[in-house]
Amino acid sequence: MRRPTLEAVAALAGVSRATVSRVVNGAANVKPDVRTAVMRAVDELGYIPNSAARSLVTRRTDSIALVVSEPPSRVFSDDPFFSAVIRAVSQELEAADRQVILMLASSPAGHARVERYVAGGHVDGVILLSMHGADPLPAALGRSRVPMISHGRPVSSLPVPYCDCDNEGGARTAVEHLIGLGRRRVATIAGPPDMTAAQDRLAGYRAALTAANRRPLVAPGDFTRESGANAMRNLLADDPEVDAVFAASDLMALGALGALRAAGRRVPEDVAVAGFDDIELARFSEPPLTTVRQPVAEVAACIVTMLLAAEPPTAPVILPTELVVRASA
Amino acid sequence: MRRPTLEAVAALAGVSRATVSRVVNGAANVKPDVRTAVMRAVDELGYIPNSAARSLVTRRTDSIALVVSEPPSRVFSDDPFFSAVIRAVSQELEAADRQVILMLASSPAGHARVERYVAGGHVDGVILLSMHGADPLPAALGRSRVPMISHGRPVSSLPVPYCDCDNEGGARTAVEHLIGLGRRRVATIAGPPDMTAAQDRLAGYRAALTAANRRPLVAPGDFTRESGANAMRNLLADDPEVDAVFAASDLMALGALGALRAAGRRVPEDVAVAGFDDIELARFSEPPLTTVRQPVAEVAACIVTMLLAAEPPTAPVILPTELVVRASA
DNA sequence: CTGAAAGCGCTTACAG
DNA sequence: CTGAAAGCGCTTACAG
Repeated sequence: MRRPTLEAVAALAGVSRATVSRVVNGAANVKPDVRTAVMRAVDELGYIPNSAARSLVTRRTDSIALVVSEPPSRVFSDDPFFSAVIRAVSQELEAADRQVILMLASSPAGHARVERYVAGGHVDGVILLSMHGADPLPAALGRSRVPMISHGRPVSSLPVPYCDCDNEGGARTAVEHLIGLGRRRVATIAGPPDMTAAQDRLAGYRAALTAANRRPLVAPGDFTRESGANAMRNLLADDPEVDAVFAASDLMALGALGALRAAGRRVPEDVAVAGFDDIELARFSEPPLTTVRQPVAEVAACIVTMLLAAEPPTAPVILPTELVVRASA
Repeated sequence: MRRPTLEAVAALAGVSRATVSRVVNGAANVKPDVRTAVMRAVDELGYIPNSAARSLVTRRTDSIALVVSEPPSRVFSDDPFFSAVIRAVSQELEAADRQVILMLASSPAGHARVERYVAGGHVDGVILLSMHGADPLPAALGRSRVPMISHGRPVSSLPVPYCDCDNEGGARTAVEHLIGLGRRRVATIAGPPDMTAAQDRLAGYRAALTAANRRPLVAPGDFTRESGANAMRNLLADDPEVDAVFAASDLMALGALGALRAAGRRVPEDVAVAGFDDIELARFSEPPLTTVRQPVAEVAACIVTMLLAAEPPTAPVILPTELVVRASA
């Protein structure tokens, strides 16, 4: 017993396939009684359109790929920021009646899979998330001429439209806050240098320090908690005078908090700590974390709007961040 | 400039569409020089088959839906067990050259989305993960006659084939271990009662206690860390004599560890603790956790094999677990 | 408002 | 080993 087709519905309702198609797709110009008859037939047979057939003619799939350039462990367990972004984007896409296809592409094999999938016409658009360095994905996907928006500024030489939060401005505000607290030696724990979010936040830190005529003190990290703890230990070793730290991600700030506690430094009395992201955990840390809130939902909404727009967007959109002051700084 | 079609490749190579199709699909019987000519044309045009057209005739999509009946927060951040399972299943599916479509279906709206997607013929099969109670999904999906395998024993009245680990046996072994340690008052922190994994582990606990002629002491939990901490506090309040606890998940065991520490009880000296799952964190807790290892990779492989089998499998497959003894018990 | 017909881009018996 | 032709299940101008 095969799934019923349009043909079967048409036969049962006593109309043509074209009419059934119109009713199913909600076209306006169908006589009410005909519509009713068709709907009844649809219900009776449990008819659901075959999506392959539909895609073949409409050239649409109503699916969007959300491509994350990170390994599964990081997406699924480690970083609550990813889950927040994925959740927000999914919600927007679902609201727009699109199916989300989550694809992780951290390995070359993953890249190839994504390329084939997109090139095969499985999706109407691609959202790029968490790209590192000169990710080859935009160029590869560009060939299939599928609309593509990057979540966050891409490094790509290709002009991929994107939406991002104001990483530089947010970082600068946070560092200015630390300086405004009267802190003398303000360090930063930077993110991975191959990611623009990390670059921009570092630039914001430098700008604030330069404006205040201070020497920068930078410890490298990679956005993870462990790297934050390590960096904090190094910072303390390098310069025991450190009395404030801006971590380029909350997870790193949390790591730093742990390292400071282990080193017997009080937060914020001895060392003030600020983060970036405002993940949920930031409210529950000891002490609660002062941080820069990213407008996750707004960025997600913006990206989906850009992606589904009739005209491909040209200018990037930068959304403002907000400093959330809690107990840590 | 549209994507090139079979037609274009055929014209360029000077052969028929049928021949191009054969080459592209790796059919054996094509003359080497013809094959070469076609491949060259494919390369030159950057031809990639249109998947909608292909699906329409083959009635296959080479995609499999992995449906998780949990909210995004739990899948993406909270529970490392999900990420392990998703990762393992994805790996197996990719090895079998299938695309994984991850779908979360914790709300009625999510259910409807999944149903429509599956009924629309988007996938060749469905893997059900983490179903609760009498989940309506199997019945709904059953109507589309898509092959379906459950990861873990379903409650469903429908005979959904499944693969699971030996939850009852694993739990019994763990509890026997606690009793073998000479513990007198062995409690359990149970999982959500609407999940078979929780039911079976509880049954294993009861069986071991009954065999040893002990009274059961059960505190309800829901597999999360917080619920484990709560349950442990209640257990301590209900019966201060408790000197061993079997938690039905590692996350709950970790929560119990925290609660015990807060209550000033030493582990394992005062209270021995065992968990279930063997998530990565289990090795790094203080003290490292004695737990029951689930064969995550093996279950994943089994499920994919069952799903892709020519004949729909009938009997469930139960894989053995293994007690991993560390410092906590 | 409705239907007949063409066509989306493939695969696959069927001949040869 | 290769090609001509039918057909997968839809949508959509085009007539009427």
